[in-house]
Formats: sequence, structure tokens, C-alpha cells
Amino acid sequence: MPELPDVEIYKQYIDSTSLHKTLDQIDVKDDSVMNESAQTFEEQLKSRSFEETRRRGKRLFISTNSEKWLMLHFGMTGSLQYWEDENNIPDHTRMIFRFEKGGKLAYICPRKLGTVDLTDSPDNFCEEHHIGIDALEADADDFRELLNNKRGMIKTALMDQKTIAGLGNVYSDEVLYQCNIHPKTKTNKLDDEQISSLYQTMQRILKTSINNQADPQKMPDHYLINHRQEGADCPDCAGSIKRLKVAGRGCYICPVCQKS
DNA sequence: AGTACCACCTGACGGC
DNA sequence: TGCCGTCAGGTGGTAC
Repeated sequence: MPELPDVEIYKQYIDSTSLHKTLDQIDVKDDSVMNESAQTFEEQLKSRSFEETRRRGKRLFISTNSEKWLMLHFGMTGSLQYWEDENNIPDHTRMIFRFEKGGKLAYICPRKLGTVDLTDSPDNFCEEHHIGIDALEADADDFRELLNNKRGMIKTALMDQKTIAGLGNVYSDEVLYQCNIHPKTKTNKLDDEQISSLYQTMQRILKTSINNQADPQKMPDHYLINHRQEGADCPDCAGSIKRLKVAGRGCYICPVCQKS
């Protein structure tokens, strides 16, 4: 699930539930998503508190009142849940942060494709992991520059976290659909107007999604997002939605709207 | 540099 | 009901 807007909502969720509370216990349920041992998490986080959150692309960083930051990545199915009732641990919880005064934050990851890590610095972490500029932080010039000279398909470029961090399969499809650009178009065949349109559309879509709690059901009906099904009606013309495979991913387009 | 595959994992869904 | 293939909003590695 989680692309940039989802992770931004998780950030807001932590900000509103879990900051400035002393951590009492770090409960690792499944260490296969952890890049550090349960003991290390315990040593680094116990008696500390979460103080500040930052997001870059799909990565979420949480500072503690020590030199360490917690890094959360959600893979395809990760999420968070804060709750108070002791006997109500969500399914697929891989880690629980228990606060001294009773609240608990669960890191949930059914498919175990996410990662939890510790780092000294979000910036260094992003550099080491080749995570590019955040899609919402990039300005129009950055965007044009980053796509300049790319010879691959535009969908691949938009999903490449080294280039621009934050867009995944669904939102890259959405941006291309709203710009009437075919996902297999070679990036270097796009003209200035199309690049500019991609940038503006990406900004608008990401902000709209965040303003709607990243909930697809709350998104405008003329968006592709609720019509991602072979044969569905195109929200914008008489065409019907077609499923392709692009860069190994299921990709949805309107073949009438997206000619080039 | 780009692409095509495989791998990591589990759950849901449709066909038989 | 059960089995099986396929697919799923992510990422990293490898081989061409």
C-alpha cells in the first residue's frame, strides 16, 4: 500500500499519538523485518522518547532523545496502529513500542517486505541507500534536471526512488493518466511542456491524496485510482481501462487518453 | 544505462 | 471444500 501520501499520513499519525512519551519496552515479535537485533532496539530505545518525525519518499524517520533515529519502511503492506487496550494486538504485528503510561504503537507488516532500522542521521541513511530527493521537495527545475537524458520508459523513471523518491506503482499510473502520457514513452522523447505537466500534476495529486488521508475512496472520481481494473470505464472518455505490464508491474492506462 | 528476471513473504481471489 | 495459479500500492540483486 504505502506510497508517499500513505507514509505522510503515518507520519501525522505518529505526531498525533506517539511523541514525547517515555518508551518502556520494545517488543520485537518477528525479527525478520529488523536490521538490528531485538537487544539493540531495546538498548537504544528503552527509556527514550520519540521527539520528531521526518519523511523522505516512502521512508519515515523518528528521532529519539538520543543520537539514534528509528527508520520505518513499510514495503507493500506495512502500517501502524496506536492503541490503549492491552489485549488487542493487531494481526501481523512485528514490533510494539510500549509507552510507560500505557499507550502502544504497533508496526504491522503482513508480507514482511518492510524494514525497521536505526540510523545516526536520516540524510546519511538516504545517501547510503541511494534515496533521491522527495517528490514534494523537488522543484520544477530539479524535476526537469533529474529526468533529463534518461532513455528508459517514463514510468520506470517516475518509480525509480534514486531519481525521485515517493511515487510507486499506483501514483505513477495516476500521474501519467492525468497527463495523457503513455507509460512506455521514452523519457527523453517528452517535450518541455509534458515534463512541466508531469511535475505540476504530480504535486497536485500527491497533495490531494494527503488532504484526503491517502484514502482512495475519498479521491475525486475522475482520478484513475478507483478504476484500476481491466475493462473499467475511463472516467474521462468513452474508452475502457487496459492492464499492461510495464517494468514488471501491473500498470493501468486508458489507451484512448494515453497515446504517447 | 536500461531491462528482464528472480527473490523476499503472505493473503486474497477466481477457476476447477 | 480444497487445491492451484495469479496477483498484490516495494526493493535489491544479477545477468544480459
